[in-house]
Amino acid sequence: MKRKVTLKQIAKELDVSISTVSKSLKDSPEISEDTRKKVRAFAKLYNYKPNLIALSLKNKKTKTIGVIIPEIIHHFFATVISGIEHIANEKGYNVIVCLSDESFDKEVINMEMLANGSIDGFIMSLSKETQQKKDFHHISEVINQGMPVVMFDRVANDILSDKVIIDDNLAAFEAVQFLIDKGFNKIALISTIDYISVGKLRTEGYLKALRSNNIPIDESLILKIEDMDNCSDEIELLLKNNTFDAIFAVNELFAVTAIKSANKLGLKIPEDISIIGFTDGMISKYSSPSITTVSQNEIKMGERAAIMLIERLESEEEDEEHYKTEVIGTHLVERESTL
Amino acid sequence: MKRKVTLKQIAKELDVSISTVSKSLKDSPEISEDTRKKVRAFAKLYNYKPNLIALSLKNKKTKTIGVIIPEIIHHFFATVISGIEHIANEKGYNVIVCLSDESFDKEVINMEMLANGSIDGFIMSLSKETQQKKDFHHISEVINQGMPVVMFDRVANDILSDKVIIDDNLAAFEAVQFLIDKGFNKIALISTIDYISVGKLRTEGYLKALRSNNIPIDESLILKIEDMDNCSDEIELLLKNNTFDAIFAVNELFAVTAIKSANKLGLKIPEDISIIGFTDGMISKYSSPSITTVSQNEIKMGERAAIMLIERLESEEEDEEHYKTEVIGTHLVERESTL
DNA sequence: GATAGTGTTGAAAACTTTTTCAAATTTATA
DNA sequence: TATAAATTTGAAAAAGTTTTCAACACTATC
Repeated sequence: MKRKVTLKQIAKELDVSISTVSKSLKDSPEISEDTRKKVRAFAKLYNYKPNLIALSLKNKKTKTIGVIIPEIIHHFFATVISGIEHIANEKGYNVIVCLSDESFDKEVINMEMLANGSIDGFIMSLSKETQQKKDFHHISEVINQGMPVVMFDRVANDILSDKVIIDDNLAAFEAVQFLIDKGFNKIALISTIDYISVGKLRTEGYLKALRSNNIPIDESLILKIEDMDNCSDEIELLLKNNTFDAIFAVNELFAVTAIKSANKLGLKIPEDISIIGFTDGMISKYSSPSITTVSQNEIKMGERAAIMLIERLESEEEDEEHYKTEVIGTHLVERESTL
Repeated sequence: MKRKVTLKQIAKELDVSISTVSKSLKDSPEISEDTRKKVRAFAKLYNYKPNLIALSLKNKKTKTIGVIIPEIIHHFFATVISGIEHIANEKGYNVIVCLSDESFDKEVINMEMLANGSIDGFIMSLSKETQQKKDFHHISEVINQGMPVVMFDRVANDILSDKVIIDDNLAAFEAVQFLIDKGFNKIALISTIDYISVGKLRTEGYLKALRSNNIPIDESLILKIEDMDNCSDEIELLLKNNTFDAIFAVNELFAVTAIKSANKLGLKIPEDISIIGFTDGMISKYSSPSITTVSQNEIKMGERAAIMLIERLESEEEDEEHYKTEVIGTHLVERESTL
C-alpha cells in the first residue's frame, strides 16, 4: 500500500526545499528548468495530487456546496439535486447533501455542522416543521457570518437571501383555467394544510381562477389533507359525497390517489372526471391513465440555484442589497387524465 | 456581519495564549478554574465552534463519506442514500454525493477529486460504462492508498473490497418460481443487455427457474433491451408476436411499459397476463394495476453499506484479508398485476 | 576588482487546531 | 529562608499547502 505523497516527502527525497517543489509543480519561472523537470517527473511517478483539505484551510474556500433538503426519495428533490450537481461539477464544486427528514432540529444541526468550515455556501429547501414553526434563526445566523444561502421551492419570505421558486399561485391558476376552458365549472381541489407554503399558494391560485371566471366557490369541493400517508380514505369520501367534473390536485400523490379512488367507485378518468396534478415525476408519467400535470422544471431550478450561489461565491463585492428571487417558468404537460 | 471567531482571536482578546484557550474549552484540569470560566464565557458569547477543516487536517480524518452513484433520480439510488444518510448522521459523518451520470470518465474524475483528502472512505455503485469497460483501476488505486471502499448493487467482482448486494439470481428465481407455482409455464422475460451485472444475474435466475421446473426455454420469449428510453416499441412487438401467460421484467420501467403495451393491445392485466417487476418504487406502487415486484430493501442496503464503511474506518487494524460481502434479503411484494 | 544585476533556492509565515514539554509562578516543607 | 513540589501558562510543532522575501551564487559592467 502506497499512501498519498506530500510536498514534504518529495522535497526530502530530492533534497530540495518544500517551496522549490511547490513552485516547480506550478511551473514557476523562478525555478531552473533542470530542477523543474526533475521535480515534475518525480511527482508524476508518485502521482502527487495536492491535498484539498490543506488547500481549503489555506484559501478559506472549500469549493464545496452544502445542500439541505427535506427528503431525497422525492423525485422533485432528487431532480433538483441533479441540476445542482450538473452545474457544480462544471464549475469544479463538490456537493454535500444533508437530509432534514422534515425535522426542524435536524435542519439546524446539519446547518451548524456544515457552517463550521466544511462548505462555501448553502442551497436549501425548508423542512415542513421549520415552515410550521417559522423559526429561521439558524439561517439568518449563517447569512450573518457571511456565508451565502440560496433557498429554493420552500423558501422563507422573512429571510433576505437569493431564492429560486416557481410561481405556484400562477401555475395553479393556469392549470385550473385550463380546466375551465375545457368547459368544466365544478372543479374540486385536493390540497395540503396551509402551513406548507406551496400548498397554500396553489390553493390561492385555484381560488383566483374560480373567482376570475365568476364560478362560485364550493367549500365542500375543497379538501385539505394533513396526513399524506393516509390520504386515500379522505379522497374517496370526497369523490363519493360530491359530484364534480374535474379535480386539481396540488401534488402527484393526491392526483394518482384520486384516480385509484375513482376507478374503485366505477368512475372513468378522464370521461367522468378530468384530473390535473402538480410535479412531473414518475407517478404522473407511468400512472394509467397518465396524468396531466404542472411541470416545475426541477432541473432548471437546481441549475439556477447553483449558478446563483456560485456567482455570489466568486464575485468579490458582497452586495447584500441585491438579493434576487428568480422565478422558474412552469408548463402544463397534457396527458391522458384530462379530456 | 460577524465572521466566525477563532481560538487566536479569543486568545488575543483575553490576552492569554492559544493553548490556554484550547485547553480551557476542553475543560482541561491543567488550567485554573478562573481562566477556564472566563474563556468559556467569552467563547459562548461569540458562539465559538472549532473549524472542521483545520481539525480534518490535523486529525487526518474528515468524518465525511463519499458516495458515488450513477443517477440520483432513480428511486433505488435515492433510497439507498437515505439509508446511508441515516447511519452517517447517527455516527457523526457527513455525506458527499457525486453522480457519475453512467459515465466512466465522470466516475474516475469524481473519485480522484474526493480521494485527495476530502473524505475518509467511499460507498459506490458502478456506472454502466464502467461495467461495460471492466476498467476498475481507479477503484483499486484508491483502495491501494488505504482508503476503504464499499460497493453496493452494481459491484465489481474483480475488486477486493467490502460489498453489499442482493442475490439477484435467487430473487429472480423466486419471482419466476412464484409464477410457475401459479400454474404458468409460458413466461416471457424482459431484461437488459448482459453487461449490466444485475440484468445478467436476473436473467440467469429466470433461466434456472425454468430449467429446474423442466420448462423448455423459448428464446422468442426473451427480450434483451439496450435502449431504456425507447423500450416501448420492442415490448409491444414482443406482446404482439407471441402468446404467453406471464412476464418477468428485470425493472420497474419494463414492467409498467409492458402493462401499458398490454392495455393498448386490449390485453387485461392480470387476467390475460400476470406481470412481476423488480424494485419497489413509485411506479410499482402507483401504477394501475399496481405491480407485484421484488423489493430490494434499499434502505437496509444503504444502512449496511454505511455501517460496514464506518466500522472499517474506526477499527484500528486493517485486516485487508477479511473483506465481507453482505447479501441483503429480498421479498416479493404481491400487488394487482399477478393473479 | 568592486558593484550591480540576474538567476536560483530556501526559510518562514499564514490558515486553525491539538498536544507536548518547558517555563514561570505559587505554595508547601524542612 | 531556601528548597522542593505543585500549579498554571505558553511556546512550538504538527498537519499540507502557497507565497513573500531574504539569501546566495553567478555573470556582466565599469
